[in-house]
Amino acid sequence: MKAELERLLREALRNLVPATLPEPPDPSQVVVERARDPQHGDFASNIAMRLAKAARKNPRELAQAIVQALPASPLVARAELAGAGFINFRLARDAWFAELRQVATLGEAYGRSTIGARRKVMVEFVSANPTGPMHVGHGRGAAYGATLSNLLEVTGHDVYREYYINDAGRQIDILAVSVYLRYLELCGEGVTFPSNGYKADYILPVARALRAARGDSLRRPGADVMRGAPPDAPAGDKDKHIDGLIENSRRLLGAAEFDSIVLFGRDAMLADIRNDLDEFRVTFDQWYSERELNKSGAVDRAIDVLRASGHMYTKDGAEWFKSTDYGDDEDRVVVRANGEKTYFASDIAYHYDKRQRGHDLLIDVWGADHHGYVTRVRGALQALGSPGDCFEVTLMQLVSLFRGGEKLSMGKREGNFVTLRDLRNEVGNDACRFFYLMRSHDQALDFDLELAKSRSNENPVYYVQYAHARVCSVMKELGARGLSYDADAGSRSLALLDTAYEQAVITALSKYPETVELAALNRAPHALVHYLRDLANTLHTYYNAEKWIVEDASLRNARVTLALAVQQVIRNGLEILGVSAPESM
RNA sequence: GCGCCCGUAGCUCAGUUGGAUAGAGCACCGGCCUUCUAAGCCGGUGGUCGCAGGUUCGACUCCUGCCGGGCGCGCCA
Repeated sequence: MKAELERLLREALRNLVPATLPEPPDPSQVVVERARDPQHGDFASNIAMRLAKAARKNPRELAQAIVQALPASPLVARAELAGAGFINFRLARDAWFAELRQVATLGEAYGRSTIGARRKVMVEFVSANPTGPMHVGHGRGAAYGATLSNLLEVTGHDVYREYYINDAGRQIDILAVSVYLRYLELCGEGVTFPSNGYKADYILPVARALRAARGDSLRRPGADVMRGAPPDAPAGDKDKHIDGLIENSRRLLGAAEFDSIVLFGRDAMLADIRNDLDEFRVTFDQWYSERELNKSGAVDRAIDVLRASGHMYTKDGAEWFKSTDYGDDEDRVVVRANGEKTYFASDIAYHYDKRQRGHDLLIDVWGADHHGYVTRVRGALQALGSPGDCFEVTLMQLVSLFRGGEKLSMGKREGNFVTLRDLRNEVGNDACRFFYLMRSHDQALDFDLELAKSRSNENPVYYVQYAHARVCSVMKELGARGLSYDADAGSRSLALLDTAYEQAVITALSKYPETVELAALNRAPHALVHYLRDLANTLHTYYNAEKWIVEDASLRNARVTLALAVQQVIRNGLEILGVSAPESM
């Protein structure tokens, strides 16, 4: 509806050139919006006010000219000038019924569009380090990324979902050494555990599995592993201590054996993460390994390109990328003085690689604490020949859990951090996804466990699901009473839907395509959540106000058609959110 | 100190990219079940949109400066 009105407006504006307007305006300027106040009709446009200055006309005069230039359309019952220069549209009654028929005809395709023009978009999200289970913060990124991907897909983008596995570098070595020390303990070796190793419960089963797989073949004297490592904190430097342990382990076992432990640990963590995400209905087209990226030589190649194009220089023995050329506060080290590449080097190569794989738009979903990296990664992409706007980052603000008004502290150190799995088990997948998506991504999220769990009318998840179930229930009742529903007859008798309640429902329905479009463009899944809540409200209101199962077959068919359309749209919306649409509750 | 995010009803948050009289949920008060699920509906109370300037026909929205809260600012990953 909106798109059709905008098309009409553009045509009217073209008709006014050159007599009234010097040239047709940028099509993106020509928009209609839903009128907030019913007194103002159904849709409104402010185009006359926006063009008034350039046209050297007063807004009301221009609006009047536009109204007169509007081509006739069965969609529009009336278009009129209002206020300071608004053009208000009131739609023909049949236009609403036509939209309602669209829902019935298109079914699950209702709300899909082609505005994405098959543009290739890669959404990279979660990408949690494979060094432990996912926590509630990762969960928010997972729900967001999965839903954004769905939104982009239904709006006609060619979406590719990817998880970047940070399985190179020190962190994964620390995981390996943590597993190895536990393994040695199981073998009966005396070792003391480093204070900044991973000592949470999840390491032990991995160590057991390693022992089951390899027996005692990796056993080396604990004293040898510990020997020579600089003292642990607080007396010494705990980073140096654990680095010493990594070094010793690698030397005693040989690089190949040590790597096998790294991979063993990584795969165990990844299996857990993957299982967690599967259960959360979050899937990926690819799990992309940083380790493989390094091995392939892609990192060196990317750095070479930067060197060749003069974007790198050497200072203090290290090699720097001139990110200040692209708006960064300072230049960034890519190759350290000791010859090792930084994490940023991998990031450069990884994003370069995404582009080379043919993705037009790269959307990364990151934790807000990484915001400082956006500029340098974009800068690197630009230095490597990509436009700056091919790279977008959505920063997810913090998640805090509340239980009975009390904020839960979630320090890993205190050992009481809540995993995503714990959260899902406690509140359920549906409530979990819904709550994660209720708030804008740039708003810190207070996640109320009691509310998410409650099976009461306070809980917004059930409110929407109930609307869906309610329609199912009516259909069952219809059958129980031996009454039939005729979809074709219903479609022909829609004109009987003439109450204010019915108009409100149809209006709400018709907003679905716009909502999906806007949610996708603004990377704002929460807009869809709010919409579904509103739609559910109009349905519940209608249900309480009027009987759907009535004697008159024509009216009954019309009303049930309307109810089924709402059910369809709720199902479509919940599908995008990754929330189930239950038949009964 | 610098950068990013946030500040809207008692609480948690929306606000259609600058539009017409600022909205919803929860909480609180009052109504609606012999009826297709009351996990529902209706009504009411509640606002100096952090503060001060600026931009213009028009500002919660854009700009500048403050105030308050959060997060970041490694040759770590």
